[in-house]
Amino acid sequence: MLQQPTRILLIDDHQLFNDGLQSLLNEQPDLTVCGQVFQAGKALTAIQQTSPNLVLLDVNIQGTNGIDLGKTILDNFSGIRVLMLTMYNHPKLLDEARRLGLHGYLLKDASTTDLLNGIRTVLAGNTYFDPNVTHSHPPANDPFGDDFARRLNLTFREVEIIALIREGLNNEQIADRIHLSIETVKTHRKNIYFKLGINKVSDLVRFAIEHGI
Amino acid sequence: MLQQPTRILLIDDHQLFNDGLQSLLNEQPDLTVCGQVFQAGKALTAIQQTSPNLVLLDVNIQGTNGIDLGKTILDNFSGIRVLMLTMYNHPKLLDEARRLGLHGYLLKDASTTDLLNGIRTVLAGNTYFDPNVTHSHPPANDPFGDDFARRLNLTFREVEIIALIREGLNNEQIADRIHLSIETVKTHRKNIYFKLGINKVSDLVRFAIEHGI
DNA sequence: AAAAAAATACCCCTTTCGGGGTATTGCGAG
DNA sequence: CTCGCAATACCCCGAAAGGGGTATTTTTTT
Repeated sequence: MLQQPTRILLIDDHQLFNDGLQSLLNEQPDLTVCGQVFQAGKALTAIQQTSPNLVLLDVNIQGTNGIDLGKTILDNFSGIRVLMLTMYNHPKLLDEARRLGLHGYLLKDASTTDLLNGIRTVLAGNTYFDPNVTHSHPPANDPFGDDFARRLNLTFREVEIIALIREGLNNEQIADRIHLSIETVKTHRKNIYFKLGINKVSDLVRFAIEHGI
Repeated sequence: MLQQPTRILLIDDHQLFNDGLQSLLNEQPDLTVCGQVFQAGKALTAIQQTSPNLVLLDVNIQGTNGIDLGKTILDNFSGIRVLMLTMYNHPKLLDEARRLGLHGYLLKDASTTDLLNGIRTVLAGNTYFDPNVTHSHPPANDPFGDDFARRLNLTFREVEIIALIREGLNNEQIADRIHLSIETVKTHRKNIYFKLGINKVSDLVRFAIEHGI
């Protein structure tokens, strides 16, 4: 009996990258790309219209972040596999993806073999989290216990401060702007760094830009 | 008489982007992709082996910079057209490419029409330098004298260092990476800040991301 | 050959960051 | 009514960054 090819929907605002993926996938007889979406807002309707089996979702799609979108997809469509695809080699994001129940996390610069391997693994009902994502924090050596839970659960204040740091303000300017003590800003900043697993401004600015904060 | 399709070699360390390009080019009956290279070091041998008519070369290939590699190709193989392809919307790089005698400079986010147009123009023996690269030379309204002239005339070393800062390296790591004294890196950084009219890392990271460096 | 620009390197000094703490208040879920 | 968490604020200290110089060597341009 002839099996229908598996339907895959691409969600990514990088046109040419999508095309590359599409041509790769189309070489596979058992896979077919049923659509491409370039804006987060159009993702849900596209899913309704194209009924994909698998959604390939870029973490850093403008508007929302891809992980939240992935979660929304999971919540609203049962049976759909969701695979994050990203340039961002960031363990915290991988963990967050896993925590929210997404089915996998792939790096864009993985080899095509690994890409296909990941996709097929996820389609088979398993999860696939790219082993090349460097886990700088093996979940051992944790003095407290709920470190993990705190990770990436940014509070409103923290997101607000991330945005200001991204704009180039220093601690003092941020303190003035939102009427806080500079010490409080420093505390927030420390917590942010901790949650994101980073340790300097440049990392934060990249993170913020890539996630549209 | 049936013409052989023109042979094109892709040099770019971004696998999937290459694939996207390849699928685009393969739709054209008169063009064929004769190979892909992902490392600068393999470029010359690949050219010998595949005898391309045109080389599409990414500026930002790891190891060397693409422009130097382009020059090397021109010096070693006569008759080959060399077209730079890059995300860097940076007039200085474009100028440098032109100065060294490369045949064109295309932006990766150009439309597919423009891409093909550029490729065909270069193949026809002309040069094609993307008109969308913003050439900002406002030599007017300069209160001082050469302040403005220095602005944004980034040298290669500077662009290189911007990229590393953007990646999150600190002065020491940069110094190690490109074998410089940390003091020299600091000097370059100061010059960069001066030229860009900024004064901190966060500004630089934003600048770099916005300009695709 | 001379001038200009790029790349290299060092000094000094101040400000800001980053990382380690601790502590208080107030609110909302259990 | 507590327990947990968010938000607030402070202390200390070492490491980097930022800003001001000057200077030498190469490379490129004129």
